[in-house]
Amino acid sequence: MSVRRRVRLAARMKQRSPWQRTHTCGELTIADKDQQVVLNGWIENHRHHGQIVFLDLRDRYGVTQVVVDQEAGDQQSGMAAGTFELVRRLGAEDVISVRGRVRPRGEGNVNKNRSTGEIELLVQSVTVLSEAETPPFEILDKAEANEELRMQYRYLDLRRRPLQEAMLKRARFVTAIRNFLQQHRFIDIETPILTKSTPEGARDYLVPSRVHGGKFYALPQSPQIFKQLCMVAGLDRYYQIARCFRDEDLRADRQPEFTQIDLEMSFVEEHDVLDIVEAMVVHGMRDGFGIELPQPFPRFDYFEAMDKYGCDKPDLRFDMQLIDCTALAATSDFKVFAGAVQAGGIVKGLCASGAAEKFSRKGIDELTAFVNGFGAKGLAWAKVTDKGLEGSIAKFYDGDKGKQLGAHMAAKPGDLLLFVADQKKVVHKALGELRLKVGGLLGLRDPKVFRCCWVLNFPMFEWNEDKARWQFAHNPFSAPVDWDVQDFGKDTEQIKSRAYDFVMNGWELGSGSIRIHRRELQARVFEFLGITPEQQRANFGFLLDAYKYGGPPHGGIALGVDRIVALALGREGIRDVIAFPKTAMAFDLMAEAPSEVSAEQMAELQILSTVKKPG
RNA sequence: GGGGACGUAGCUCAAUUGGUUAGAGUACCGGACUGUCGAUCCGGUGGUUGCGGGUUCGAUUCCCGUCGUCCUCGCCA
Repeated sequence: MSVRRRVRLAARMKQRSPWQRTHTCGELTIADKDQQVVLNGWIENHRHHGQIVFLDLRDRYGVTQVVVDQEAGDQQSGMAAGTFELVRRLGAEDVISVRGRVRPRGEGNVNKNRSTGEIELLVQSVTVLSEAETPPFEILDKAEANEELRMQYRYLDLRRRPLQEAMLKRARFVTAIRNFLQQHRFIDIETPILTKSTPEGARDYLVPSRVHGGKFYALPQSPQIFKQLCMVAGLDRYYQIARCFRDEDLRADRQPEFTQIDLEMSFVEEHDVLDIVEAMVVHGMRDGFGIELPQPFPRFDYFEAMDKYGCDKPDLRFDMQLIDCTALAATSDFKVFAGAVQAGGIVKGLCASGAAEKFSRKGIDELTAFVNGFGAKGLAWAKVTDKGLEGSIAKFYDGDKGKQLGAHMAAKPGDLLLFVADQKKVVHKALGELRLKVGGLLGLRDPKVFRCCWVLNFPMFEWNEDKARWQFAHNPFSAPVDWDVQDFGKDTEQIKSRAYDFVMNGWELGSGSIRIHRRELQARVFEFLGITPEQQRANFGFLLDAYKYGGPPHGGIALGVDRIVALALGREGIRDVIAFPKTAMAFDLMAEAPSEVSAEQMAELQILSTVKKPG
């Protein structure tokens, strides 16, 4: 035993009660042979063999086999009287303290699947710290119980190794991010949780005010305005691991409360933010998860991403870009192609390399049904062979025409070509989704591979069909690319904002922008969107006021922690990486929240419920 | 708000066109067993088929409603 180890052990022994552990269940090895130790933990499994009993003792650090051997125990380690009878009664999830001697396992008894597999603890005495009822589901590495039950007993689900791993790695990731930002002069600043409701964006969670009867705080959808005010304050570089709240319908990748890495910087342009965030993400992924990201992250203009990938969050784990065939199609004998072009539409195609054999006629029918779901009226296809094209469009593309099309698509024999002809929006949506679908079917979306990119210069506004008006595409504070734009009503859809998204493997993980920092421009943007000066004053007055007193140019970003962790760990949804998640109905099955409150509490807050109670 | 899937023993699932006493694995309880490690072998307990209503001689099965979970579209500046 090394001196350092001896000193550490001595320190451990000094202050502890007799039942307290000297070691964890994950650290004892052959090097600890013959030591007297105490372990604390949960009984994961027990195997009775008449005169010998094996217990697997688990804690967060690992599992150690404990042996209760009546004969050997008496002779070799002086097992306390009654221990064997006590151990016989123990069961799964009982919490115990075990004192014993570390013993190498016999020849052929080594368990190679565990770090502690070369040794076992020969018991001298056992203390029951807490007895456990039979749990509602077994604590196994593999989740066999359904999610409803797991969420109801979340503290048991969290005993499982995959969940503990997620919590641990999430914490490591966040710590790495904090360290990085601290080193780069960012200041961790807390912003209010009780704040002000704003009309735009998601629905707010509201909190009634007792002191101000009839008035409500809102929980923040993000710290957006406060972080910008930090810039006005001259704090220069802000960050926060911030909880955000949005009262919208949920999905596998959405929770009513979620966590963002929120940051903002003064006197910066896009590349300053992108460069530092890129370095931060690389650092966090490396230190948190041991994942090395290829750099630099490609940077796409929004329209370039749409043209090449059909969406604004391209999955770059595979290429298979959308290829524009409009010019070729315009003169085609194939009426679907020529007709689409005449109607002002476009024709684009995918070349699925080597996929011709992998898709039968039926398989292609399924792809056709798939694109139908996104508004495409059909899917034109062809398999490339040595002799030319085969498939639905082959007869229109025989001989030289076929060669020309094949060359345009950079196709080689064995490839599968897929085309959609329609209005641009439909083509991009359908082919963009088809690209992901086919990429997935061809095994090109490896969950262990990570590819990031940036998408820049999003449109500033988008048309809302339902409300028949323009609305913010990103957020109301994003600056236009052209500072001097005078009339937002002219060529509105062409106006670009200085907004950018961070994308990994087809997931939007972060979103930010260079902000408007001048009152006049901000007011004009609000005005264009039909927000009256009165509404501006009521909702954003303090921000507009702040700009009166010298707002620096600034920009920032917010990254979704839950999504990054879920992606890095290859989990299906973010519930798996949140300690205490809510259901798709925003209900906490464990705490049973939300819940009714007493009439007295309601009265004190001066609120009434309009819900009709049964009976 | 719309669409879809699911709900049977503590857990995971099965149960023929609607037909006898609703089964299996696992967990749990009891027994055997000194080298297991998802121990094994023998035996046993365990069910308001989510809840309410309907159709039927008869409903786990069909119909309506309701509750819950998941997925998805809308929504999420």
